[in-house]
Amino acid sequence: MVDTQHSAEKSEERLRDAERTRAELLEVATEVFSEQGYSGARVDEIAERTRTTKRMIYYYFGGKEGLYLAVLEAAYRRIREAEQGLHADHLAPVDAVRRIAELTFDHHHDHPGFIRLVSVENIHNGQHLGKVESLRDLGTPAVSLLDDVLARGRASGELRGDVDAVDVHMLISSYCVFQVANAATFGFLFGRDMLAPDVRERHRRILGDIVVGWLSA
Amino acid sequence: MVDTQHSAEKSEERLRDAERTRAELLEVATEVFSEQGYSGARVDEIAERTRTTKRMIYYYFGGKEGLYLAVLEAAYRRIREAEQGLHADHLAPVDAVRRIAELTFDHHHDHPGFIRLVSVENIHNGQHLGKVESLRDLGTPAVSLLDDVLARGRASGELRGDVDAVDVHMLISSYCVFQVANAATFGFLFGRDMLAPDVRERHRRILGDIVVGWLSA
Amino acid sequence: MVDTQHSAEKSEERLRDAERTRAELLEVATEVFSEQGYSGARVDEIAERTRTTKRMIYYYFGGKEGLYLAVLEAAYRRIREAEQGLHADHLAPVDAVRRIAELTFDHHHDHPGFIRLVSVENIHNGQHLGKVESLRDLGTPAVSLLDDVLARGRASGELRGDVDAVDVHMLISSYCVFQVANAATFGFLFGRDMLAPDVRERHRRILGDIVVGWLSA
Amino acid sequence: MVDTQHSAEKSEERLRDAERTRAELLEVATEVFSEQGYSGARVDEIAERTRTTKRMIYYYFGGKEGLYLAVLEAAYRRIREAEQGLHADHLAPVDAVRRIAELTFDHHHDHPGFIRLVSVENIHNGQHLGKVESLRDLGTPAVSLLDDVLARGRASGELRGDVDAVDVHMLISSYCVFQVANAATFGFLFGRDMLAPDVRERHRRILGDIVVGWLSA
DNA sequence: GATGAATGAGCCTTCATTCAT
DNA sequence: AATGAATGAAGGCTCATTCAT
Repeated sequence: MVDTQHSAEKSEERLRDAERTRAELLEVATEVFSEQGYSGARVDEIAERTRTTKRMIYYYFGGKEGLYLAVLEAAYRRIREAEQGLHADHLAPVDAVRRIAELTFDHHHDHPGFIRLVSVENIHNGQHLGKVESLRDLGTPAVSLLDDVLARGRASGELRGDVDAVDVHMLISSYCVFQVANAATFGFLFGRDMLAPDVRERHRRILGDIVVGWLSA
Repeated sequence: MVDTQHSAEKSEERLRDAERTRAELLEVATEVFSEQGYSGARVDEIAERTRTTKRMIYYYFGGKEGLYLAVLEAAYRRIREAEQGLHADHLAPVDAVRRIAELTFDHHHDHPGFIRLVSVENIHNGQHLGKVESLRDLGTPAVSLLDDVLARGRASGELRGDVDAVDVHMLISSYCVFQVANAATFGFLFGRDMLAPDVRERHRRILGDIVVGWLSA
Repeated sequence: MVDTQHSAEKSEERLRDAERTRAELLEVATEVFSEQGYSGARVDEIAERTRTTKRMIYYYFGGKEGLYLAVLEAAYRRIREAEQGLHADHLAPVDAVRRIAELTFDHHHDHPGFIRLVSVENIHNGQHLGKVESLRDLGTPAVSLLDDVLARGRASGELRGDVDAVDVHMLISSYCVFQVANAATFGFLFGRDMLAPDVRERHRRILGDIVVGWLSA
Repeated sequence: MVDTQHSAEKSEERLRDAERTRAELLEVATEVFSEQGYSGARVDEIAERTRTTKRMIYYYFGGKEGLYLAVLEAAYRRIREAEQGLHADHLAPVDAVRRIAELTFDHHHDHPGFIRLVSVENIHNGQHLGKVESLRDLGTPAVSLLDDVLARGRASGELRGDVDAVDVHMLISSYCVFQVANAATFGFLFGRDMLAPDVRERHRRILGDIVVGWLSA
């Protein structure tokens, strides 16, 4: 009896270890892939930054591509969860729009690894993304939130009614992604440190101004 | 005398050949680097798509990195030349602003290879860009053009006076770069073909609206 | 009592399951080893073609080599049993000799897997065969049958008396093994399909002719 | 002038080195493949037994399979050359037939590596052999020699006229290949050392007897 | 008796680069 | 100026096997 309980515990413990190993691998891989790109990333390096061995990458993910796919999926999933945490129904339409823009802005700044990963994936023409079934219509949450706000604004007459939510989302995304994804080259060419707190703060406000300016009736 | 002339001709011919070889390598390398990224690009593949051999890459550019640097420099130089061709002083400030936005938009759409190259460079934190002396303050032309227009607009009262030209440039760049650089992932997630002519046309108009909306007094 | 009976039944059932599992592994392994050779055979593949797991190979046979040894032993044992089924004492010596040759011929054609296995073992210099105690003087049955016929023939004056039974067996074996073991290369080089029914039939008759021709007084 | 000559010499020297390296690789690979089979052979081991490095295998042969193909081709080519050295037109048909059998016998005994290679290739169903264009109708020489002798014998009435040369070749090949290819297992099962000089001598004579016995009118 | 999880060692291959005229 | 031959170092992956119940 004691033994049974004991092995049950041990078994659970191992499962937890397995899960932890998988998670660690995923975390490190996210870093490495976003730092070096897909081809630049080295399976050896990923393993070395971990407590496990390279062998486990093949055991858990089947190979380098499988690991990359898993990284991609996990990253997008995290984003979706964050987006689902957004709420703006308690705010007036104009404020809500600014709020969404600003929170999206912050979210991008706070997750540069994800943004870089998206860049990497785009370099490869999104060929991997298409393979991950679970990522089909992942875009919906963010857009439907905007959709609601735009509808409220149109009803109240505070926001113009001829703008598509996806277009608004694209404007916000463009601006936010650029901050992070092109920080290096834009910063170099125009001598502007995109990540400096005061710069970030100004850019954040500007984005709000632009979006509100565009959508206000 | 005849001989001298003869060898002078031969020498010139050779130089022209050399120049052609260099140019061909550069052209092919631009393609390959922008398609596969820095690490993903294969020196062998670049050479194979050329009439020369791999050895010439080392002869002319010193190595893979040297070739990439040369590609980067040539690409940025071409962009600058294009920007210097922009003229808007014959237009009213509001029209000029829209014009600049739209031409920038077209320019990005028409040079996806360059945009991808910039993405690649950002993946590597712009570490190569910084090495190319000749690219210091390459940003100036585009911004000074905007600066002029903003000044004219402020003077005439048609444009607001509290906006920085670099911020305007960043807004335009963000939007335009996103169109090309993130076409794959955004297209996948929102089922929108960013390169389709009608979509492109709508996005182009929207950008103009946003910029004009933001800057109008 | 009921319980004891119950567990006895269960135990038997389990043994039967165990035997079935062992047998299945052996059967599949015979196929795989004869198709791919010793090194070419994959423990994973053998297990996958089975209802059990790879782990069982280690449980029942100790490892890849143990499994191979078991395959070898089982294969040779089956052959011996087949040879013991041969009877020729009711035939006249000359007919008996032809009969043995033809039956051996058929047996080889009908068990290509075994012949291939022998090839595999020879590639490895018979190093495994020597380890299987139970296979010592496995050759006896076939040869002693020939011995009897040769003795009868010598006595009756129908067969020459200066030929060793092992030499006869070797001639027959050579010819029969070659049909199967070298079908691919010989067939390729001479454009002859060794396994086609009519070719097989002719070869069979030729073998009989050769053996009878050699041994006839 | 001196320099030119000097570099011409050096260049030739290098080519000779290259040729030697290639040849050495081929020789060692022939050994290793025939000893361990295709899958069992290790690229590392082949390289280690050489003065060059593993890298050269890829440089010269493209990979493991390319090396194996080259080994196969070279081996068969050598055999063909040996067969073309056979001459029997100065002997009476019966003697010629025995001569061919005996020389073939010796040739097999003296080139066990080749025989083993053929076994290896048959384990893989001759799938590589078929890829080597240059080995199409390689069988011809040996058979046409036999064809001539058989024709002479038929004309003189010394040999029977109803036997196909390929069938004769197959008989001889079967017997000779078996000596070498199955030496291990046959030797083990019947306690006979196939490679012992006296055994070899007896087998040689027996083959001659069998062939002559079969073909004599 | 039976098993899922984990793994060390080694495999084949490819990369960017240099040698030697 | 131009080049064919050669190569060291590392890369991704797969093998048979053992651990720990």
